[in-house]
Amino acid sequence: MSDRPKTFVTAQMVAERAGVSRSAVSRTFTNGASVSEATRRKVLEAAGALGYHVNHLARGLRENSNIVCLVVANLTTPIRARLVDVLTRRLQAVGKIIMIINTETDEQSAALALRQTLNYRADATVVLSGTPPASLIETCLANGQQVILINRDERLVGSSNLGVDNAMAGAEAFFLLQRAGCQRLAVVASDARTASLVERQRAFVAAATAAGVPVTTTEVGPSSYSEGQIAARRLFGRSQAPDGVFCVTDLFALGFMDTARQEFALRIPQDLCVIGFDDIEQAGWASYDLTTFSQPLDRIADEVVELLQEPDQADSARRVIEPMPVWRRSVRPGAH
Amino acid sequence: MSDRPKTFVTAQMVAERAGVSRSAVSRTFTNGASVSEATRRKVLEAAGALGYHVNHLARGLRENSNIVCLVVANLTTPIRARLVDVLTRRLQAVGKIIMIINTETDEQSAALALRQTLNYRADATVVLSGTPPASLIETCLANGQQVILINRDERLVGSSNLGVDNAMAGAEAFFLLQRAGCQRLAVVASDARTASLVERQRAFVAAATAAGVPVTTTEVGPSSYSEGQIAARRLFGRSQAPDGVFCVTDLFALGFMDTARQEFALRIPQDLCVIGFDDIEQAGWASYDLTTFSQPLDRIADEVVELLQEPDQADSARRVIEPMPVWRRSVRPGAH
DNA sequence: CCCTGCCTTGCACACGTGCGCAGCGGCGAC
DNA sequence: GTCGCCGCTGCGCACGTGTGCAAGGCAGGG
Repeated sequence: MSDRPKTFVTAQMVAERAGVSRSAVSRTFTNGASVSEATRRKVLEAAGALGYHVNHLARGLRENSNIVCLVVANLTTPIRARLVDVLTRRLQAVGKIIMIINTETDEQSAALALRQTLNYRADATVVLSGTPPASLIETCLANGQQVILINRDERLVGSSNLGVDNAMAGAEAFFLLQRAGCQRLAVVASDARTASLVERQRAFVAAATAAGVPVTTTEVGPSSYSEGQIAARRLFGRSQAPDGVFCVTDLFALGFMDTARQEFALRIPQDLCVIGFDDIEQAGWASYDLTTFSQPLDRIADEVVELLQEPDQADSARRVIEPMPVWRRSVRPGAH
Repeated sequence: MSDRPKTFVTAQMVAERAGVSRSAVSRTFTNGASVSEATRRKVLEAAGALGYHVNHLARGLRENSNIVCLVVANLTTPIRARLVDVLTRRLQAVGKIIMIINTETDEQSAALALRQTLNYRADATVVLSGTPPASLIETCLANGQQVILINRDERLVGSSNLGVDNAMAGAEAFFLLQRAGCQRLAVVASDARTASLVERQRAFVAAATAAGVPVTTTEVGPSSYSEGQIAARRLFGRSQAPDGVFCVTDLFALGFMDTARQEFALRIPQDLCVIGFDDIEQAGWASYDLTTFSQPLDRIADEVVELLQEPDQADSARRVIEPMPVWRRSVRPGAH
């Protein structure tokens, strides 16, 4: 309703209205600056009347932009949505502003995203999906920007790496199935070759092989419910159907369970034990009750915040966090 | 590995290395500016060698920041995650940069979030959750910032409002259940009083009342699977258990279905018909096969982009988009 | 050869802010 | 009365960019 020009209010305008200099306005809004109580009151009153808000873009020209960029793909996936949720909360709590870039998993999209974060002078970039080319990461670091990779491939130097201990979980999954008395094991993996998924698959197979137990491996598309269904049809369509399956992702596991039950009349856990990974909310729903491993998202967020506060430790070694097994009813209790 | 100072590369540095003026560098990176082919090549080569990236923060001082702010709560909810996913994709496609603010649904958090968007000179703010105070929206508009509310209360003037036709869906849900031959109807709603949820509930009850059919109403907490379970225990714990239920949210419906089946041995749809709203991915899973209404997220994103491109139409009336009924097997096919 | 018009280029200003520096006024101590 | 100190204030520069303006170079036509 106001007929004021449609433009942002400036510190200059506030200064004129309050009858002080622009510096006084600036100082009123900067912590620890020296302003008398009288002028501060005048400034605050004028600012309130005009609707003044400090321009953080201009402020960012001189000092840190306080912007942290999140590069993520597959945002609708429950585990990604939770990770983004936790990270945004924690980063906001320490005064950061979050820029989100929704990208694909291929290298080119990741490169494009990283360029954007440079354009906006983000203090740091947190990569949740996709693996950007090393040369670009080099550029980010040279410009003083921090790069934090989560659950990515650990080959890249200079950037901070942190992720969960996928190998431990893969091996543990094998032991759980073995202890449950499963005879014919299988693993449902993805052909997307994501580092963490590959690692879980590899460790599971390695542990089984070390114990002399054969494993059938099925690779389907990217992590999703429907690809889990496809895996079930493939595994149960042949002779020698498995009775213990490790799905490298909860989404795989849920689709797998539904199809095993409804299309092949299998009872879980009597005829078939299933283990997943991620502990997404749906894994705890009554229809599934899936035994899985929970990603310690809070711990990951802790680490990210810590790395941001102490950029010196950025080049330190990869930090690994242990996932926690979550016992539910998709696996028979082990014989004691 | 490089020993360059940890600071961002400036157009000035590029100019010196290329042996041209800083203006030439600027013009090389601005569309439609007049630069000779020779200097452009020199500039691009120097920029590549130094790793130069235009500072969009500084650019934003003169013109539009190209930043769009997304204010959202309950990010982990499947429907919200999908909305954020679609919106970020579409906005990125038209060159916008997305800032995300993860907030609570209360008014105070929304106000804080809106202040942030003003601080960063966002061109527009899209509010997916929470209802900010009208006075702050006024401030945004006075500063030339666009405010778009999605599925919020329609009372606020000046801002653009768009959402789905909840009333239509609520009434339609009643007719579907009536046609399926349900005798005792119930509605599962939330006590959170979110505008769109209230509207669905109200329209369902209104349609039933108009047809002379009584409806039992149960209000539980915020939309979630476990609150849907609570609703089921409450409704089936009394005499006169319903045989047709409209859950104002898919999450409610899924928890409701699981508990109805497992704790009360009800068969769906033989003993009980259930209708949800949102068409989240899980509604299509084999364990549920839930009849529901799909939120036309693509259409919503279309509208948002259109509003951003044509800010003049911003104060026009609220735009309403019709949700589409999605037939699955949680409702008996109607008698013809 | 001169004039005109076009393409290119550098200068300088503007955008909005934080802060160093100097100045100013008040106040207590000698 | 004078000196020194301290709290506050305004000036002006810096941050990095886009662009209007004028000037210069060059080609083409008369």
